[in-house]
This record gives sequence, C-alpha cells and structure tokens, in this order.
Amino acid sequence: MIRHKSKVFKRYIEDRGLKSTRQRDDIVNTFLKSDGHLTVEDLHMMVKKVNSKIGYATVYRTMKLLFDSGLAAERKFEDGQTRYEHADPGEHHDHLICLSCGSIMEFEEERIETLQVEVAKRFGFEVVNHNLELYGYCKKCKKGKNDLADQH
Amino acid sequence: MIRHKSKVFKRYIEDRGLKSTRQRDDIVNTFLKSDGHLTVEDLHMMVKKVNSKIGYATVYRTMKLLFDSGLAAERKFEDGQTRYEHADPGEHHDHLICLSCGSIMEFEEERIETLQVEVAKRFGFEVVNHNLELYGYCKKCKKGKNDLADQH
DNA sequence: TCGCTAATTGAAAACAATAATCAATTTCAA
DNA sequence: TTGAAATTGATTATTGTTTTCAATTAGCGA
Repeated sequence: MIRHKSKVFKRYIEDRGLKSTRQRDDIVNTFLKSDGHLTVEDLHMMVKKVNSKIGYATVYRTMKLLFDSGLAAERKFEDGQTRYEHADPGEHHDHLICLSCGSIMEFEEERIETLQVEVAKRFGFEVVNHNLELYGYCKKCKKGKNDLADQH
Repeated sequence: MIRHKSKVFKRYIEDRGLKSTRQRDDIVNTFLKSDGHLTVEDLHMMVKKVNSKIGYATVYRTMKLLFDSGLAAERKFEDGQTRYEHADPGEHHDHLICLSCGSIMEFEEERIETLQVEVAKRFGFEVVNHNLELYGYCKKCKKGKNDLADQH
C-alpha cells in the first residue's frame, strides 16, 4: 500500500518536471507511514527524527504536493490549524471531534450524504465537496464529566 | 426585533459590570441592522461610516461580546476568516457556499440533524454543536460554467 | 563522468487574521 | 462631582502559513 502510494507520488513529481529529493522522500514516507489527522507541526516533529535538519517550509511545501497529488486530504477544523490525513480515492468520511481531549474520530453515513445532495438540489446548487464536523464529548470524556458532576 | 436584541445586549453588559459606550452601541446597531455573514473587516467598514474613528480592535472585542451574549454566531469556513451572523436561540442552520461567487446560503434539514445524533450515539459521543458546509456552485454560477463549457 | 540549468532547500522575512498591551480617555456609582 | 474601573485606539505580539532569496542539489545531455 505504502509502496504503491510512494509510486503515485514519484509519478506525480516526474510528470510535472519536479525533482525527487531526500527531504521529499522523508516527508512523504513519514506521512504515508503515519495515521490520523496530523498538523504540519506534528509532521515536522516526526520527520525531524529521521532527518533532523528539515525545515518547516519544506514540510508545508511537500504537504501541498501530497494534497495536489491526491494522496493527502486537508482538513480545517475550528481550531484554525490545517490537518492532513490519508486520502483514498472515492472514499469520504466526516468527523467527530472531542472538545475535551481533542480526539478525532471518523464516520461514514451514506444517508447524510444523500440528504445533502437532496438539499442542494432544492437550491439548484451543485455540491463539489463538503465538511461535516460534530463537536462534543467522546465516550471517555463524557464519562469523566459525569463523574465530576456526580461529586456535587 | 432589533430593539429587543439591543435590550438583550444592554442587559448582558450591565449584568457583568461592563460599560455602555458609544462605540459598542454603534457596532451592535450596525450588526443588528445587517444581514448575512459578515467578517470583522466588513463590519469595520460599515461601522466606520457611522463613526469614522472606530478601531479594528474594538470591532473584534465587541463581536466577541455579541457572541458571548448569544446574539451573534461565529462561523469559520474554509477561507480562514471568521464570519458573524445573527443567532436566534433554538434555531440552527447549515450553509451552502459557492466556490465561484462566494455567496452563502442557509438551509435547515431536520433529517440530517437526526442522523447526526444517531451516528454520534453509535460512538457514545455527546454532540454539543456541529458544522455542515456544502461547497460547490450556486445556480447562477453553475449556469455560467455550463455556458462556458458549451462554447467548446 | 562532468557541467549546466532549473528546481529545491532552509532561514528568515512577509503576511493575514486575531489578540494582547498600554497610555489616554470615558463611564458611572457613590 | 469625582475617582476607580472599564474602554478605546494605536501599536505591538502571536499564530499559522507563505514567500523570498542565496546557496545547494538533481538530473539531463554531452
């Protein structure tokens, strides 16, 4: 899987006359091996373990390339920091975000998608993509909150 | 309506020992008389017509107060600029955002809300609020796009 | 392999949106 | 009226991201 995506990236780079560099490889590999919703800061920290003198700017630039190549998805949640996650073609999901611990969960719900398209149609609107985030408290944090409340 | 909301704000201000000032009144009135989804920049421009020497910072601060008082809702779309719209208690809606002309339309779809809660329940997640934005092309811009495509 | 040109890098500066600082001004309760 | 506390506007700081630019590097062709 990673191998394949690596190839896709190399192909993307070659196709537009860009160059393959050590830094790009390190960043791409780190991203492909990772999991979750990572900020540029997260990625920079991770890549530095492999290649200690990689700069922030290079991470930003490479993540843009990964995004453009279709391998990464950019997510902008309410905290204002862009996060990157693996993008799988044809796949789409939305997020549950815990306001207490910050954990991010993914879900798919075809029926919501269907209704979105239906609503858009009412407006003569053509949907290209969408964001749906549910903010609240995850199972663990909700429990904590209730325990706390119980003490009163 | 505006009268009433004005009162709510005055009440809010008094209740926490804050002071009523000319600047705040000007900003609040401008916001209450406005319509749509306004950035701080929009609001600043509008308020300056009434009170030409109001600073940016005061607009930021007052919008925070309007938000805290429940009269304004903060929306963060993908362009990274916070927008404010009127908040009506108990009311909630989502947005259609045109990628071409930037127009923002509102919609309500109870069935989507219901499904959201249902999904959250599957995760043991307690939803506090949510964002749903559909990005794409509005009726007018879609038409323009097609007309353009027809020429080829 | 060498050399050259264009792409890339990292550091630093620039940017944009927002927040915090602070001296001067204003509000409002006593 | 007055004085403590809040507010203002200008400016500076901050945060996340992008751009600039001189130095380095990749990779094609000889």
